[in-house]
This record gives sequence, structure tokens and C-alpha cells, in this order.
Amino acid sequence: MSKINIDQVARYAFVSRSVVSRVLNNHPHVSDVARERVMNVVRKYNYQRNSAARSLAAKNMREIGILSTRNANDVMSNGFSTLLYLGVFEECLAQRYSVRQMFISTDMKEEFQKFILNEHTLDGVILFAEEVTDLLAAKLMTREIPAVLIGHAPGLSGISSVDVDNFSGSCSAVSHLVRLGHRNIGAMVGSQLLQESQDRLAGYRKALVDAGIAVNEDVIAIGDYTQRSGYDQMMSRLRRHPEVTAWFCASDTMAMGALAALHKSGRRVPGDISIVGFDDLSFARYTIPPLTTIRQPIYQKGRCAARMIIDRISGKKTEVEHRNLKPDLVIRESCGRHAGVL
Amino acid sequence: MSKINIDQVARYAFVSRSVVSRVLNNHPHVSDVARERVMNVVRKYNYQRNSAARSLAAKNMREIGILSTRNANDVMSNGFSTLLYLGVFEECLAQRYSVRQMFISTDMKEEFQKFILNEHTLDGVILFAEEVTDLLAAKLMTREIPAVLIGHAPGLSGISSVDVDNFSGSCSAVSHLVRLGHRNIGAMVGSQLLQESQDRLAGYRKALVDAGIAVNEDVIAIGDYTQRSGYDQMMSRLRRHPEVTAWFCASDTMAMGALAALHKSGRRVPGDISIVGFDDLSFARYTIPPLTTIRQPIYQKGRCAARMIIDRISGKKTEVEHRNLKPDLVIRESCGRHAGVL
DNA sequence: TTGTACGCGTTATCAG
DNA sequence: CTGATAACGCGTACAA
Repeated sequence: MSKINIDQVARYAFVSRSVVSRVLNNHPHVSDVARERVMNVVRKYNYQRNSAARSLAAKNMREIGILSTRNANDVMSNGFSTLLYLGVFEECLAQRYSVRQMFISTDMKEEFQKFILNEHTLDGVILFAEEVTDLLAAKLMTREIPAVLIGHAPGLSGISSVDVDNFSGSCSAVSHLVRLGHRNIGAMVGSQLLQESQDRLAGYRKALVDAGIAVNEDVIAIGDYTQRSGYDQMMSRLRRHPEVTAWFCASDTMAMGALAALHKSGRRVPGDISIVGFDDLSFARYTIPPLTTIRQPIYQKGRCAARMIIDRISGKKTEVEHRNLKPDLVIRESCGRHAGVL
Repeated sequence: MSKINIDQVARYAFVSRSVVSRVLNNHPHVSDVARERVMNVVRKYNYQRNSAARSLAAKNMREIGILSTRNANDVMSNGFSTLLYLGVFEECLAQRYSVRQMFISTDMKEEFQKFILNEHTLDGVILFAEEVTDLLAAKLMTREIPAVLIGHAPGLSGISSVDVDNFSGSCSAVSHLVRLGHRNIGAMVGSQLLQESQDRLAGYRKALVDAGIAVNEDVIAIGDYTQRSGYDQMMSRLRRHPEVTAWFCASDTMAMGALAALHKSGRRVPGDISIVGFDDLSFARYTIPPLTTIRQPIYQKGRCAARMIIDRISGKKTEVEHRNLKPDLVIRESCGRHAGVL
């Protein structure tokens, strides 16, 4: 009883298969009685359309891929990507698309290319993988499959993207520190090869300049968004720059590492040193002390990316578009007034 | 130049389409010269097979679904699920399956059922969603689609599963505490409706009994695996049970919340109170202090689940199977000797 | 070893 | 409003 196809439905309903198809696809020009008869049979036999055949005939898969790097996920693995996936999925579900998940990791690049990109037909791809965009962009272009990027990519202005406004986010984080009286503020950011990191650093600079504070290149530390790098960087900067009373960390993960390093070194947060993070990952309110940070709308990013790619696929939008979501400052307990200001 | 089909390849290579098909599928009985000619054309025109047509003809999609709950992901969102997905994906990639990602969240159950479960044909499903297994099991059964569960489920002995050995894991965690001289050891576990939580609690009991310590039901706290519940539970237990010198937390997330609560209350870890976690999520080595915990092979769980479902699909295995992966104790700094033992 | 012909389940087109 | 009929691209008996 499992497998019943459109022809059987047609037979049982005493109509032709075209009528069944029209009913199922909500086409007009079908009589109420025919529709009724068809629906009865469909319900009775629990008929479900074969998606492979549908795709074949309709020439579209109604399926998008979401591509991450193993690295992005290691780094972001603190609840970031999961929430993002959820956003993508729910938007797709609402629009009757399904999402295929893919990771690209350097050790499987070969496999990946052959299998994923060649043998499979995706209607669109969401790129959550800054590292590989160059490699992929060309491939995607030649196959003419639409893509949207989550994040920014320097050289890829040709493909649509959605991101949080990194510049204004970090700017408001640092301004917060300034308002608390800090003058010596360090920054811990990611690789400057990433546009995102550049923007977050630019925001830091802007906030200082606006406050009339000269930026000191020596207290700009480059990490890689992991807790480990936050820890290591803080450890080594601590003794070299005792004058710094506050650090802007470009991610909550690095901030968490920094917090651990400060604790290990006997510094008090926020008593001796203030820390502000970026992202507002779910753990941020349970660090010691709870982390003041910049909240970015992760779930919304996912939904937005999905909406953009589907609009693109359906032809509703054709020009490339770069969207910037607004972040918020979330004040918790990791920042205090500068001691001298008391 | 984009779309070229098997017939064109055949024409350009001066062979029939069967030959092309056989070459592409590595079937025997094809002459070297024919194979060579075909491959040349394939390369030259960058021919790629249409997966929809393949699925239709072959009557299988070579695609598995991985189903999570929104809840499971909120809770586990500290890098757990991402690593799991990666394991699933890489195993599937190696075996030329693709993976479709799905979430079930209560607010879209309707949509979900209609779209995902009815209209789509998956060869198998990996369930990472304890809450919905009952609802789904029946559906899956009637549609005769194989499923494997990540985790344990009380009533679902009929479907294969893979999990970490929760019992021995928590047992060794608590034994570690006992070895350090602790006699009053509390437990913070998840809902006892979950088999997993039951097992972790059972391991706790076993370790105490083995050590000749009576278990005190009063110091067993029930949380929900979130940092928040760890925090709240610890806050309320702290004053009610000052005699407890060590807590076994059934997840790193709850342990992190507990750590925050202890710090807030002025207790020192491990000076006053020892904490041991479970999972070894990526943040565990950067909590304050770094968390002693039970490491479970998350990535392996994913690969294993994928392997099991594919074996099932291909008919290589037919009987249900329950696998238990071994966990390890990872000693860091959150546990110390009981003061009285000094 | 190769080629022919048909089936897979839908959708779209075009007469009625 | 309805019903043949032709794609859609590939796999595979079966025949040569």
C-alpha cells in the first residue's frame, strides 16, 4: 500500500492524471467535484508525490545547499552555526524548499568538488565559508547557480551577502568602554584577511578617534576567533601592556579565552580590566563575570540569507544586494568604570 | 554549454547511451577504447549527471536526513551538534550520500509533517531528537524508511541507536570525585524522562554504592541541560546542602552554569567545592577554572550513525543494533582533594 | 561488448 | 474544464 502513483490516483478518482496534477498544484480550471474526488483518493491512500519525478519534470530541485567550512564551525561552534542553520531551515520550510547541508574541509576538497558540485543539482547555495569563496565563486558562476554569502568577502562583491553591521557594532562596543572612562583600550580581532575582522577593527578605530584618543597599533592583537587564541593573546599582551585597562574582543569566544587568561594571571574583571565581546553567544551570560557584548541577530541572518537566495532563484530579485543587520549592545558585568575616574 | 545530457555525450563519443551509463557507473563489460572516448567527452563538456533523473530511475535518492529538535540544539548549541553534523556529513560524503538537514520545532509541526515527511523521499533518517521519536517512529515505520537514533530512547528498542556509554561515563566521573576524598557528592542531571539522564544518574549511584557511600536523594538536582538550569539549581542547592563538597553535572553546559553560580556566591572551585562535567565541549577548557569532565566522541557518534543508516539502507545489515561508544575522563582543574582528607 | 527500447512519476502543452 | 501526449534524463533488461 506504500507506493501509489499519480496514475492510480487518477484511475481511482475517475479523472485523468492531468486533473490530479492540477489539483495538487493548486492550478485553476478544475471543477469542484473533480477536486473533491481527487482529494478523497489522495487522503484515502495517503498518496504522496515523488519528489525525484517532480524535480525532473519541473527542472528545479527546490533545494538549496548550505556550505560551511570545518574551520568556520570549529571556531563558531559555540552555538553560532546551529542557530544560523535553524534560521535558514525555517525560512526554507515556509517556502517549501529543502536544505542540503555540506561542509568543506581541506582534507576532502577533491571528493567534495566531484560529488557535491558536480553530481548534484542545487537551485542555490548559501555560503557560510569565507575561506573558500574564491575557489567556489568561479565554479558557481560557471554553473550559473545563485549564491549568497553570510558575511562579507572582499573580492566577491558580485554575489549577494548578508551580515551584521560589524563596523557599527564594534564602534558601539568601544564607545561603551570610552564612556566608562577608559583611555587605554586594546583590541583583539581576527585575521585581517577577513573583511569582517577589518570592519570590526575599523569600528574600534573610529570609536577611539571620535573620542579623541590616539590609536596605539601595539595594543591590537590578532587572534583567530578561538578561545585558545583569546587566551594566548591575552597572556602575552598582559605583561607587555600593563597600561591597558580595557579590551575589545571581536568575538565572545576570544573574550572567554581572555577571561580565563586574566583569571589565571590574578587580574580581576572588571575591577582591574574590562572586557567586551562580540556575538552574544548563548554562553555569554554565564562567563565569569557575565560578558558585556554586542548581540548580533544570528537566527535572522539565516532567515535573511534563505529569503535572499530564494528570491534570486525564483527571479523575484535579480540584482546583487548586500544587507547589513543591526547589532545591539548588551550590558552585563564584564565592564566597569576606569579606576582613575572614580 | 551548461546543460548536456547523456544522449549528447553518447553522440559525441560515438557510442550508445548505455555505454555512457556503464562507464559512469563503473560497470564491467565496456571496452577500454569506448571508456576512453566517453571520458574524454565527459571531461571536455564537463558533463554532470542529473541527480533527479538518477533518483527517479534508480528508485533511491542516495540521501539521508538528519533531524534535530530546536530544543536539542538550543541546549546542545555549544558546539555539540555542529561536530555531530560534521561526522555524519563526512561519512556520507565518503559513501556518496548527501544529507538533508531538518529541524522540528513545535511551532511548525504541521508544515513539517506535510512537507518533509510526506513529500520527500529520504532513504533514511538520523534522529537527533529524543522528544519527537514517538511521534515519528510510527510514521517512519509505516513508510518503511530506516532510522537510527543518536542517543537512547526508552520505548524505541525497535530502532537502531548509537550513543556514548552514559552509565560508565558518569560512573567514572563520580569515582574520580570519590578518589579525591569526597563523601558528600551531589548530582545535577537532566529530565528523568530521558534515558540518557537516567543512565547518567544510574552511573552516579553505582559509583557511590561501590564506594560504600549511601546515596542521598536530596542532593540530586534535576535540570534541563542548559547553563541557566545549572546556575539556578546550584544557587538553590547551595544553602540547602552546605555539606556537599562536590557536584557531578551531567553536562558541561550545566557545569558552566553551576560554576557561575558558585562564583557569584563566593565559593571557590575547587577550593571549596569540586565540579565535574560531561561532554567535553570545546569551551570546557576555558571555563574558570578549566573543567574536569567526561569526554564523549561526538564526531565519531555522527560517523557511526551515518555508517549504520547506510548499512541499513543498502541491506548490508538488517537487524537492529545498539552501539555504545566509550567515554574518557579528562582531568583539568575543577576538582580538588576534599579538605578533610588533607 | 554494444545498442535498442522501455519504464520511472510528474509537469506542461495543446487540442477538445 | 478535461484528457491525451510529449518531454524530463537516466538505468537497464534484452536483443544483437
